[in-house]
Amino acid sequence: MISQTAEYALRAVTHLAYNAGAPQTNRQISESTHVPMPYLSKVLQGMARAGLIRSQRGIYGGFVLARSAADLTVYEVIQSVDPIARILSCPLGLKAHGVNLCPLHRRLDDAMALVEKAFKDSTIADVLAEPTTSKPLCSLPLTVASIP
Amino acid sequence: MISQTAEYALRAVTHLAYNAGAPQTNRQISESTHVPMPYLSKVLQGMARAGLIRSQRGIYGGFVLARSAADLTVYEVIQSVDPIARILSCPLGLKAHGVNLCPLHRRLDDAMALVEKAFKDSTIADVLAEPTTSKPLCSLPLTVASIP
DNA sequence: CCTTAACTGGATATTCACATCCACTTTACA
DNA sequence: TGTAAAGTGGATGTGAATATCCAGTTAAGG
Repeated sequence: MISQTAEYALRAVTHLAYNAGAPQTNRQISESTHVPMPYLSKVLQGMARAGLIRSQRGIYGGFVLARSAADLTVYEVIQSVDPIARILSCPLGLKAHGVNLCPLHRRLDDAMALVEKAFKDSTIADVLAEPTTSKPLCSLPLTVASIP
Repeated sequence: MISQTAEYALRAVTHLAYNAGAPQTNRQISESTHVPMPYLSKVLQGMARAGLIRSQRGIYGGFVLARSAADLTVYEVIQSVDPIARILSCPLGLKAHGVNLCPLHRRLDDAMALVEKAFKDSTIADVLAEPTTSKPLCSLPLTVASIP
């Protein structure tokens, strides 16, 4: 449904939103989100290039959200690392169809539109405040900001 | 969103539904759906094992739908070759969460549920009869049953 | 039976997402 | 200004999904 990479990006952003007080290092995010550190590093780089997060090199550096969690959608995070590609033209490459999708691909694209909308309507702040679950976002609250 | 394999399976089933009159060979389906023949062969085998289609060896053999198009959903076709895996427990492997998903994964799974429902509510017959597009299902109608 | 058309199953190649490694650069602070 | 902590970028490894190939089996019809 969404790629592993997108899932990792969402976990990382969620961690950053929880710990907005101080820059979070690759290591901290990795331990909190259970994402392999070297790979997480690449995912974070991608989000930094996309402008969703900011990176700071050197000691006491790390990553912070570039915008507030209330102004960042799940959709944006996913798009930044692994875009959901809508079906814009016939995948069979039939020129005759132009912009009209055949009924099969119309259905498939409709399903994608559904998902796209659901993700656009969810901000990261919404996710953190989710009222339907009493459990915290995985183990994150247990590792909230503790810079010595 | 859905795998290449699932997309191929849907194209093949759609072709079979259009040509319910006679068994369709691997070659016929491949040419009509633009799916590489050797790979299509594997996909069809999978659907045959799952009981969605029936195969007939030997001359004048081929594949036919095992059930009517009105009784076969898009969901079943996808599941037969490449199951949509719902999120049933915390992907971070935190035992503390048991069956409760954290808010992030709750959202992601909700999106999957949306798609699952859309696909369960669409039969192959529905797709063929889709009223919102004047165009035929890709090039399929141009290649309808013509057994010499 | 024999031939031809077709599916079957196993082995193999290719591609790409996922993951790792390392040398380099940047930064804070003693 | 030296050192340790941190991100950066490039090269590389790995495994699953995708794709191909071929020898074997089945069936229809002469």
